[in-house]
Amino acid sequence: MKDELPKAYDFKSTEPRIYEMWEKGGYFKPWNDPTKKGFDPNVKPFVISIPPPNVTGELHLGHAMFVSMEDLMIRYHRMKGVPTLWVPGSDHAGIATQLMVERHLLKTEEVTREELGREEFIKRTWDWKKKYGSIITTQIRRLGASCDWDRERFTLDDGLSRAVREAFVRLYEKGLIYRGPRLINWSPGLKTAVSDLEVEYNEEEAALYYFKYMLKDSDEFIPVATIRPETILGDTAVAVHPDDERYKKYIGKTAIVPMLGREIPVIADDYVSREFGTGALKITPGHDPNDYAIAQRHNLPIISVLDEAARINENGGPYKGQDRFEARRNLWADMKKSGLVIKEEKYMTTIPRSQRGGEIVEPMISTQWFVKIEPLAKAALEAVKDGRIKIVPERFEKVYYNWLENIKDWCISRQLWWGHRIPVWYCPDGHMTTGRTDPTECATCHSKDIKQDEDVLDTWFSSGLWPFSTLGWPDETPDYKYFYPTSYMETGYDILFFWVARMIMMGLEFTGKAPFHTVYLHGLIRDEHGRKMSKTYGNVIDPLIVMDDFGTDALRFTLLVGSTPGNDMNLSLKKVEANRNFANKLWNAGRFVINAISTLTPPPAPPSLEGRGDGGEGDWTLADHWIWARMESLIRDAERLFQNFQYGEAGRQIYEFFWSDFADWYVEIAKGQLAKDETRTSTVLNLARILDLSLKLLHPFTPFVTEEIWGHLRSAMLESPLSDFASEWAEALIVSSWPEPRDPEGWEESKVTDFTLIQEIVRAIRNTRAEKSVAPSKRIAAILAAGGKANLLKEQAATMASLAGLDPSQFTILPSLKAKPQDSIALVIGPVEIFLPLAGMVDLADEKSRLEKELAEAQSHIERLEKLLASDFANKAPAPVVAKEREKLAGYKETAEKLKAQLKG
RNA sequence: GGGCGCAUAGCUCAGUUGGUUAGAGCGUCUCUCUUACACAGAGAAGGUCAGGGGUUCGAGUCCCUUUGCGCCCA
Repeated sequence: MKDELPKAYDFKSTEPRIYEMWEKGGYFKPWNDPTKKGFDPNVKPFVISIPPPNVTGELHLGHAMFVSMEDLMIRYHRMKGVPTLWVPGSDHAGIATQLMVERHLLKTEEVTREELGREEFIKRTWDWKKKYGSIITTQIRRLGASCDWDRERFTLDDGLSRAVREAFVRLYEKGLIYRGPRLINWSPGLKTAVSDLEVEYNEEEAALYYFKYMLKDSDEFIPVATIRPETILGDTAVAVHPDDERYKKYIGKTAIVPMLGREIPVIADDYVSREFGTGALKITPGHDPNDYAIAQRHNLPIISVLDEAARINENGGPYKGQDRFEARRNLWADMKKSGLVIKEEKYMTTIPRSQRGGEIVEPMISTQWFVKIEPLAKAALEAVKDGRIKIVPERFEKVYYNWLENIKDWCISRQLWWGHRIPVWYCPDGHMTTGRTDPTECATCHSKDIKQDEDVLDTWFSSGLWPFSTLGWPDETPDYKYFYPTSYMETGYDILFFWVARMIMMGLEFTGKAPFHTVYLHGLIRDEHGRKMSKTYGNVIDPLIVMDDFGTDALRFTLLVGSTPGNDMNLSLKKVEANRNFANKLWNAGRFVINAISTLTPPPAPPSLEGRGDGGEGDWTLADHWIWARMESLIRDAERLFQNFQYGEAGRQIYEFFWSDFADWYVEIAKGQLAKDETRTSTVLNLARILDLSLKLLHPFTPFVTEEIWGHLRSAMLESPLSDFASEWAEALIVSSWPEPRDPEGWEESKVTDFTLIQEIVRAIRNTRAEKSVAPSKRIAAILAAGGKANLLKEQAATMASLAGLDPSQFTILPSLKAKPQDSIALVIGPVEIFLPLAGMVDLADEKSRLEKELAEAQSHIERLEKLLASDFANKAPAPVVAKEREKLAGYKETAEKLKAQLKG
């Protein structure tokens, strides 16, 4: 045998070479392309738009997950012959990128963005993007992503910026965008507003401060408790429950704000909980959403006491200029001195923190831009309810409904520089002008003195347009017309609201169509014990290192097979290692088959392709039939599982088939078949065809190793006497055809049953050998009393002998035996009795107790099955199920009979 | 407070129209460098499928409930 391929699969040299071959070959592009000649608009394409990663980010396991999953979906559809497009791109990620560049500038040039000025800063950020923006896409390529890179987009490129402009103007003109002062979440560190979604609430230990709200011209007071004493400075009322006997008498009176002396009313409101704290509530409408709502009901003034850095402003009197926490301490100390403090106690409460950076977010009154979300949300709700969009797994539909039904207007303005600047201009009179092109004068008063709004839009505003803006919208481009709406939206469930819901809302609003028909949500990746990966824990797994150590295929297979839709997965390097071993197994099985092909000399007669289904004629052996029955059944299962998004289960079954059925059994038996002239050619062909189909099924999971082996397989076939069988093969696996499922032809079941008997006999003998410590190299004798299976077993004698280590010259198969062979170990497999004359190793007492144990087990099964078959089961269960149980019973009875006979001696 | 998920072998997890002897990988223990593969092969040990109740001829799987853990929303 010539052996040109290395013994172990070398992913390091293979992966880059294969990726380059794919990309250069143009295989990532849809075969039916509206921008090319011969385009057929009637063929339905399969389209995914990539969840755009942060342009300045670096690859993490979340990326690895979605790339693996989407690449699997894309490769599967491509192989099915569907014109397939995967649109790649990246996101400008306003806050993250701006922070990164600011930090960099401070470190290298010791300048702040304010010192640099807006224009220069944006220029520097573009420089940064140009320099580092390709890191993430390079890393995504390394994962094997088969996206059409010629169609790559960036949320801030000209086309997408125009889409954002168009979307803003349309919403503005429709009255769905408005500007105004509202209570919003303010991030003091970043000095920008953030949306409700960008705030996280954590249960934390805080202090509850109890103090006296003195009543005007009186020694009486209302006790009040608060978490944030500094907000006392902004109080505009004290509220009590209207029915609270303790405080009823104070309603309508005037209270005095501590340290400031401002007079505020005592009001009654049902919202106040009598049980919580002291039962009385201070009302700070400028810094608390609930208080804000109460203030609206009671027409209370709103006082803002914090500036953009969360320092106390001029409304805070003597505390002006102090940081919020400093002011808290100082005010509380002063109140203590004035005898207004009652007590403070530890208290668990939810603290709102910024999703980015983790600082405490302050509710503040601020003038911002909002999208009036209700009409959009309603349409988005409807699209899922009526089935135009399906969410996998289904339970997330409920989550989606719940969120959209309780949605609040979306704050879309951010006080940043990196992003799409809000296309609104103001004249000195405060008139607002917007438009698809930059205006030169105020649309209302025609003043030439106009200034553009300083703010930019939330990054998610542009991401919301992604599925159609990337295809050319608002223009009716050929791509847009053919590829939109897209097919699947695949992403993590953590951005269902942030992104998916917003794409659906905006897609429906701007294109009138659901942007995709299926949403597939994957889970988050945790460490091997289910902990969230974080830098502070030090349990972060870097996918790049994993790929260096074990190869891309191993990582992909682990992510794809270890996860189920919508559920988090725990990733351990042990699993990746095991899957690296699987890639190596593929490689070596492939090597074996390829060698077998290349050693083939021209056959005397052409081999038969269809040696099955015709009553066992033709030149197929039992093993050939069996592996084909298993193969066809696997193809059917894989197809069903792919259709149901059960990719993990599909992968597991293919793995199982390849390793356990093909490599462990068929290849081993094939070695014997290859040694014989009559079966050599057909065996080579079967090996090649099963390998071909296996590689195809595995390609979406482990694209590199399968492509590499398949390439060798293909050339070996084309150079062999079997070249006719490969003449129609595609030029690369990536564009080869997906195995077509077909119905069973009827012969399969009995072949599988027969083969299973052979397996059981082989296992039983191996088992006994191991138990009796027979040296693996020692060929032993065996006598089989085969009953009705004598012909089958005689046919399979050579196979059994080689797999079980039997000496063919001392291997006898008879229908029955007159007497039990002396000094031998007896095994019973249904109708078959196996005698292994292991002279000197047989202990009669041991044998007796072993046989008794087996008999007892068989009898317990008989008892159980007889009881079962005597019950209602026989009448009510489907006939095939009952028949199966009857067969089992017959088998156990036969076994029991044989065992009894053995024991008698 | 509302909703959702998870609980299966020592560890990490599969098990999707309910079919009766519950699987895998890793780990553990034996043996073997058998001409594709020691990143391997052969064999073994290991589970009252969280507890309770119900539906059914039949429940890891469906329903109710309890406990524990986790997540989302308010």
